[in-house]
Amino acid sequence: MSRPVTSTDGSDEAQGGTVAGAAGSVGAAGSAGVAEESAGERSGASGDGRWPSIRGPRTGARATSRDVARVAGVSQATVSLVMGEKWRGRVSERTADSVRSAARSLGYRPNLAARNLRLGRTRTALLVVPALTNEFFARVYTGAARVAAEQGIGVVLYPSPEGVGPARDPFASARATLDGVIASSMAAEALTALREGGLPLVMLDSDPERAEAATTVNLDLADGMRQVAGHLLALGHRRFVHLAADIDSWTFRVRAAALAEALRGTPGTELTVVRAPLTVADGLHAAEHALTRPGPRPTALVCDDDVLAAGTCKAARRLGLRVPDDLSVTGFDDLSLATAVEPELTTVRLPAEGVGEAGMRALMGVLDGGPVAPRVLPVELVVRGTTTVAGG
Amino acid sequence: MSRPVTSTDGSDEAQGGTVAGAAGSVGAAGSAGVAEESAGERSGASGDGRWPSIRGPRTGARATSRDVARVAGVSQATVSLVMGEKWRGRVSERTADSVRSAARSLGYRPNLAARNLRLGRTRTALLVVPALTNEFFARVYTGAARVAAEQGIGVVLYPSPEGVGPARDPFASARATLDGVIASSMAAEALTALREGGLPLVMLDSDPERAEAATTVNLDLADGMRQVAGHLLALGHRRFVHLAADIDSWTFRVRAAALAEALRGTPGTELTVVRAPLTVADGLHAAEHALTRPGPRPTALVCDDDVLAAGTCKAARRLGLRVPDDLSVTGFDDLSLATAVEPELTTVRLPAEGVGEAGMRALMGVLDGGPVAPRVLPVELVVRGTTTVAGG
DNA sequence: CCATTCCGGTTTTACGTATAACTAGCGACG
DNA sequence: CGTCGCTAGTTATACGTAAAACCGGAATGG
Repeated sequence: MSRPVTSTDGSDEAQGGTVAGAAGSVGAAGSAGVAEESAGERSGASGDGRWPSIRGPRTGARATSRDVARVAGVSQATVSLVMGEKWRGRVSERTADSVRSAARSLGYRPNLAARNLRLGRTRTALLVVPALTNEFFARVYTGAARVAAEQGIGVVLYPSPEGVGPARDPFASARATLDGVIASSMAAEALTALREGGLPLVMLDSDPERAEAATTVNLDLADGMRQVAGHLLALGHRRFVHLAADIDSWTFRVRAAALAEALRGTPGTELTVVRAPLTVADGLHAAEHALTRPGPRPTALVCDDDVLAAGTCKAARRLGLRVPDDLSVTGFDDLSLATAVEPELTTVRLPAEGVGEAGMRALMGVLDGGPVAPRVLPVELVVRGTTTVAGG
Repeated sequence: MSRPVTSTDGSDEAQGGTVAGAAGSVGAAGSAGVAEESAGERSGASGDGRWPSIRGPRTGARATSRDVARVAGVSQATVSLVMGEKWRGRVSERTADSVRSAARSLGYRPNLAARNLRLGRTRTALLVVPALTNEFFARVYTGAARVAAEQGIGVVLYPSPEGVGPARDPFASARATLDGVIASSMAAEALTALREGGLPLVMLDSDPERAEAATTVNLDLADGMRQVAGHLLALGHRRFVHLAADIDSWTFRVRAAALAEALRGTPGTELTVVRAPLTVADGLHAAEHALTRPGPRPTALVCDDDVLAAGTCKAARRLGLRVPDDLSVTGFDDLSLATAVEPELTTVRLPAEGVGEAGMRALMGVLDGGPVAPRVLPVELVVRGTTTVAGG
């Protein structure tokens, strides 16, 4: 009832040699049974044998535009025109209505694979990030997806599936034909494959020197770190530790360089660099180590991200140090974590969703014919409760 | 070098207008130049007019299996066999090698839209979640993507793009033909559309009564809440507040019901329910309200998730209450936040990645012919630093 | 010595869609 | 009155791939 015309029916008619058999859709069973032995044989050997109708993982059980056409009594082309909203002046209001109601009654949804093949484009972009469990990238995705949705573009993800194997192909994993790619420079493993992919590419937070042909969207991380340094210097701090991410990426190299450079301007400053993976526990251990080494204790601990800063605060408390009175701590990113801990973190707010949005807009610009000017988004120091004057 | 087969050549000429780039790269420039005025005309009117070659968002500029075939001196079918790894005993080792090297030199990548159309399936699943910025769902995705990757399946996301409009079509937004869907019951807006989609559907954390035909993967949330209640009752707590999520979803209803039920077994217990959206700030305010109302102060505050618990801890500190000595607090989920705050949260650990993994496996089972038995994953109370004996 | 099987391919076809090219009917206009 | 233009469609075709059907020749078997 609800699924009147099946593709089997249609193909049988086609086998018969005539398209006129449309009328037979009601009682075609008899004619199909009589119609060539060969046809029956084929469907028996291939169709049923390989994909029993119940188990069939085939998406193909759905109604096609041809089914809709038959029900509405028009040609497939007309269905396509109506569904594509391109029928103004080409199809009468009445016909369009009947097509739409036929489509609705059949539960018709256009086959996107066919559409993509026909159009040679998919309005789909790939976003390549290191891991979605990092809130920063989850927010980048959110921003990108929002802009994309406004433009009828889809976003698929390639987060290196941690532990699946080293060099999986980001394109193959996307399982969809793509129009373009937005990639974080932190997704290092996938980068070379992406460059060779031959698709329009937008790089997020990547070294401008090495971006080559790709359009770039960057955060002004150096400025962020300069703001941190300025803030702490103004509070009188002189002995610094930089708790740096243990990741070899431009994103973090630029932080380190900017901090060192900013402190160099003030005489009498000391800077020790300690590295740790980006987890609370690792940050805690690294901070503990930095705070218990011999010599005068540092008064300011600058962290590469909020997670490390949270770990640092825990370490301080364990050592009996009060934050911020005995030790000032700064984070980076302004994740939701920054205001979940107590005291709330002084940190650098990165417009994560803005990065996603800008990245997607840049990609659309490239798709529309670029070139697109590189963008650098401003960042902002947010002073909260983990910093105060030195030696308070 | 040589131009052997005339028929092949002919078809090339016919397509010369559109594929000119690829043909030129091989070296057929001469023939392409001669190729029919008509072909040139067509590409001028349609191809160039609509998609100037430079601006072209067309994915189609890539080499096709036919291009590879021409370079390797074989038929397109042979290329397809070799690339599909189905050539054992059908193609000689030597020929397969030459096909592979031709493919490599042309940078050939199969067009997935065409493949999906041909096969009628895409090996792509849609994961529908409320928001990736919730770490729980980011981890669900991670688990699902890992299992999927092992099986050569892709995962695309439909996180309700917050603020894009109410009733967007999750299928259309996926921008890809799908084989199946995994949906969180919290993605309420999309649910009816998903049920009507006619695709294999796996529901995560949904009311078993209303799951209908869908396969379900659930967490034993009721048991989790019973463990919380048992833990707190054993510590001597009698005056409880349930800080509940302000979301009408089975996931939270079952928590509330289980807590109330568990306390009912012990005489002399009190339970007040307060609702709040799932943010630290909202949790803080709600907790503050609950802790300052007239009457004897509650000694245990049970939260629907870790974010609310973090907010509660902040509220307690603001009110001069020590956690856990004056107030025991429990969370739910065991997000990374749970161990980032101080003291670390006593909470219920949910196997978030396990949910994603089980969901994907269930979907694969359905795709392979199901039915698949519903699964209920166990959860585990993790006692940390926010709970202690009442009236300590 | 002919029938059969196997090897190593080729030819052909279908997947479902979008759209260029064409057409039949009809009113209007020079 | 022929022709033009407009309306409301239809017919035909190509997108790139996978795989079924086919096929020539060599090896094998009775």
